[in-house]
This record gives sequence, C-alpha cells and structure tokens, in this order.
Amino acid sequence: MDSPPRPQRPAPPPPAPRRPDTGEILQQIMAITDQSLEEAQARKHALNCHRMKPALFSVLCEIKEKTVLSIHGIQEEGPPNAQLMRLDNMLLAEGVSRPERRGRGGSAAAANTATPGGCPNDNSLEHSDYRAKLSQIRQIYHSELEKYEQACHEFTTHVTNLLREQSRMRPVSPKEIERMVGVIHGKFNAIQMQLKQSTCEAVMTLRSRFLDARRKRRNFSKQATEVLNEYFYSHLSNPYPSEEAKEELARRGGITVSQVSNWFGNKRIRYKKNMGKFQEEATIYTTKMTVDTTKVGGLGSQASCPSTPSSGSSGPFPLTSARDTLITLQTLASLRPAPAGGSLWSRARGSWQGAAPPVSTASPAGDPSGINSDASN
DNA sequence: CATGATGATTGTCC
DNA sequence: GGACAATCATCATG
Repeated sequence: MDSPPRPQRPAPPPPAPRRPDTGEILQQIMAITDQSLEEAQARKHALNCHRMKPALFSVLCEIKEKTVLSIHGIQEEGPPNAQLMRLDNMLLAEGVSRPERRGRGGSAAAANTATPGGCPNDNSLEHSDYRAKLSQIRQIYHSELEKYEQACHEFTTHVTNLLREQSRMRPVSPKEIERMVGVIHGKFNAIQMQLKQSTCEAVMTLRSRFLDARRKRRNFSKQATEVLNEYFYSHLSNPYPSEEAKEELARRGGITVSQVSNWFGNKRIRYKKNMGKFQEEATIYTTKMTVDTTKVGGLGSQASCPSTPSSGSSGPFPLTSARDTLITLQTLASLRPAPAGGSLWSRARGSWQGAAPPVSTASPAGDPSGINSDASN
C-alpha cells in the first residue's frame, strides 16, 4: 500500500482537533440541494480532475476488495414466491390479467354456465353491471401496473446511469450494477404484489356483492307465473314437466330452467299442503284455459302447454289444446312406460296423485266442459 | 311493522 | 340426479 502523497507532511499540530461537527455536515448536505446544477457539475468536474483522484480511486478499490467478500454472502435471491403465483393465477382466472381482451365471450360464457342457475335474461342487468365493475377494476389495475413498470424502468435506468457515472470515481463492477437493478426490481415487485393483492380483494368483494345480489329474491313477472300456473293446472294429475317442457316454460316465462324447477317444486308442495287455498286459483286457470282453447281452437297461444316430449312424433312442443294434451298424456302413459318418464309417472301416481284433490268436481264454477278431468283422473 | 306469499337454498331420500 | 320437505330471506300488502 503505497501511501499517496499527503498534502502537508510537516504535520503542524492542528490548533483544534476539529471534531466532526454533525451540524456542519448536515448543513453541507442540505446545501447540496441549494446548489444549482451547473455548480454541482462544476464541482464534480473539479473533483474528477483533482490530482488526488487516482489515489483515492485506488484506495477505494482496496477497501472494496476487502468488503466484497463479506457482501458476497449476502447475495439474496428472490424466493419463488408462491403467493405471487397464487395472486397471478387468480387474476388470470378472473380475467383481470388479460388487458381488456376483446371478445371475452369464452370466459364470460363459462362464468355464465358455472353459476348455478345462471340466468341469461333475468340477471343480465346485474350481470352487465358486474362486468362493468370488473372491467373498471381491470382498467385501474393495468394503468397502475403500467405506472409501476414505467417508474421501475425509469428508476432502474436512473440508478444504472448513476452507478456508471460513479464508476469513474469509485470501483463499480457491472455485476454490482446488475445486483442493484435486481434489488430495485425486487422492491418494485413488492409494490406490484400489493397492487395485485388489493386488486384480488376488490374482485372478491365485487364477486360476493354480485352473488348476494343474485341471491336477492324477486317475484316472477305476471307472464311467467301465468305460464307456469297454466302448465301446472293443466297437468295437475302429473305436474312434472319434462326437461324440454321446462325449457319451453322457461323460455316463455323469461326465466331459467332451474327457476322453473324451483317453482314446480315449491308449487307441488304448497299445493299439496294447502289444497283448499289453491282451489280458486285452479278454477281461474282451468276456466281460463277452457276459454282460450275454445277461442283459439287448439292453436294454443297462451294456454297451450308443451305436451310430453317423449312422444317424439311431432315437434318438441306440439301446441295442442289442454284437452288434447291431456289425452296425449294419458294415452302415452298407458301405452308406454317410458324409462325415465315411467318412473316419474309412477312416482307421481304414488305420492302426488293420491294427494291431488278432484279439482273439477270441487270447482265452484261448475266447469261444464270438464276440462279438469285430468285432475280427477 | 306484522304477516302472508314466494323464490331460493339445503339436506335427505330414492 | 330429481323430488320432496324444511327453512331462509325477501317482497308485498294492509
């Protein structure tokens, strides 16, 4: 270690030890901010051209060589970070990660089918609201992400430039710069993770709110209840619509198939529990159907009910009059005990028909056409 | 606000 | 897997 030439060898005893005054140092530091850029550049240039600079540089090199060993061990590698992966996966699954992918129909349709009793018509308003909010979240997420990435990039280049600049004054290896960049990226990644986390939270909140909203009960439209009641009372002896019939009823009522199923489940039970209460309703619908069928003459606009699809002879829903439907049902039932329909039918006979009251005979309106014969039969 | 009506959910059975 | 029964939660009404 060849000692660099000292400026004052005579070594006059310093008049005062001149303890490092922290206040003074602080003031100097603060003064830096007051310096103009030119001033700072000039100072830097002066420092660079200082005759002591090479000496200082070598000293720093030496110090560094000693310390680099201890630094070596610190080398912290970012952990694989399972949580970040989980967040990424979730954001991907929720369609947040993809930046406004056009034609999100695929995942949207999947979500639709995934939701139990997902309703394409009824909940469309709420659904679009949900999607709008999700899109909003996605937008915010991406703009923030972009900001972070830009800031990270800017900061990285800034630090890199700074280090390169400093490398003229002190030994800075490219590997060190690389490491510093890694550290910066790590810090920004932490921020990014926070962003992802809060985005996930927002999506979850939105989701739960949406589900709660869907859980809210809303009475069916008059049209829907009419369609359902018409079918119910015209098939009183066997109020078990087939899958196709349910679909047709759902379509006509503007509700979902599962809602139709729910409705029939509730209706059967409540009817059976309190038949007296439903007598009036039964009369209303059966007479209504009589009027409709006689008026329309079997074309069945409102009153017509999808007959059993198991016949398969004509279309899925041969629109016949209530009486025709009944006949078809009965003949079908007597002709062929269908595999699925058969068990249903027998089940209905066992548990349902036994409980079903003779609506037609009890009907106070004294229906002359005896349209309710299916109920009494 | 109490009450009944009603759509939805849950657990059980076949 | 569908039907039933009980129950919940909300709506509608007086």
